Amino acid sequence: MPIPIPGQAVRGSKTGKPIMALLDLLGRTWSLGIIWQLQLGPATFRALQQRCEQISPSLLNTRLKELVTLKLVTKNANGYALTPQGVSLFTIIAPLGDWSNDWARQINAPTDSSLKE
Amino acid sequence: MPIPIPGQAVRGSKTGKPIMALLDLLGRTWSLGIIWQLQLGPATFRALQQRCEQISPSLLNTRLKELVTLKLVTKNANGYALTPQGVSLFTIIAPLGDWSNDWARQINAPTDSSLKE
DNA sequence: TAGCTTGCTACACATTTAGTAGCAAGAGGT
DNA sequence: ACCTCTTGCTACTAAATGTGTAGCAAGCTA
Repeated sequence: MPIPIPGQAVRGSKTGKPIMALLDLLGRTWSLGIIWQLQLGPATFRALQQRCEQISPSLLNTRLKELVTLKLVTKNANGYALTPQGVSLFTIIAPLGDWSNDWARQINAPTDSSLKE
Repeated sequence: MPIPIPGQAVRGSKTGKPIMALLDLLGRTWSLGIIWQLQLGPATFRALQQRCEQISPSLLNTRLKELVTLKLVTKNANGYALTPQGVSLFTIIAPLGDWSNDWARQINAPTDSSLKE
């Protein structure tokens, strides 16, 4: 699976537009989840695996390599952490936390008929 | 693959937290892309297929069903469109467009050594 | 040096996505 | 009514991805 480099063709898009590379990256299983979890603080490989509810080590390693190549995550002696760019990406998606709670409420909102009961 | 309903266990997470359902949903191929494209305006099935660079109809249909079930997209006589909730989600992720351009510049940034040449 | 923990790699199996073909239903023309 | 075109989708196969378990090398610690 080629890493989606902005400026090159990626899965589903030949235009090379950075946004398409980003959407490809974020559209991969656990990409967003790893960023979300790392934002809680740096973590070692195994610690990160646990935060991600036992994601398989093979996939975790694949995702981490992608994220490191794309400069969203770095690896140092203490484990993995978001880069400044990773943090700035997280800043954008952070509101999804609150948004998802509202969304959950609306999806499970009482219907007109159930309100009558 | 079951549709990730907030409040229930989803792929990779048993907690039922809405954010995990959302990350599961957005982590599926073309989910973000479809929302991104629909924001340009409503579209018929085939028009949407073209906007998404010939995404296969089977996958498009699968994704659309998920998005409709989760109330991010609606279907009417004129085709598919974002719901108010879909629009509000888009509002959050809209900055990714500009962000991805900056990111592309940094990834392809000249290195120290190439600067010397 | 025996016994942990950590950071992975290997591999077989399961699920998801891609790609192509094509059909049923409706619109428009003749 | 009949032909033709478009639209919205379903079916099916092949390829790509993800899951899950096992386990190994390296670095502590005792």
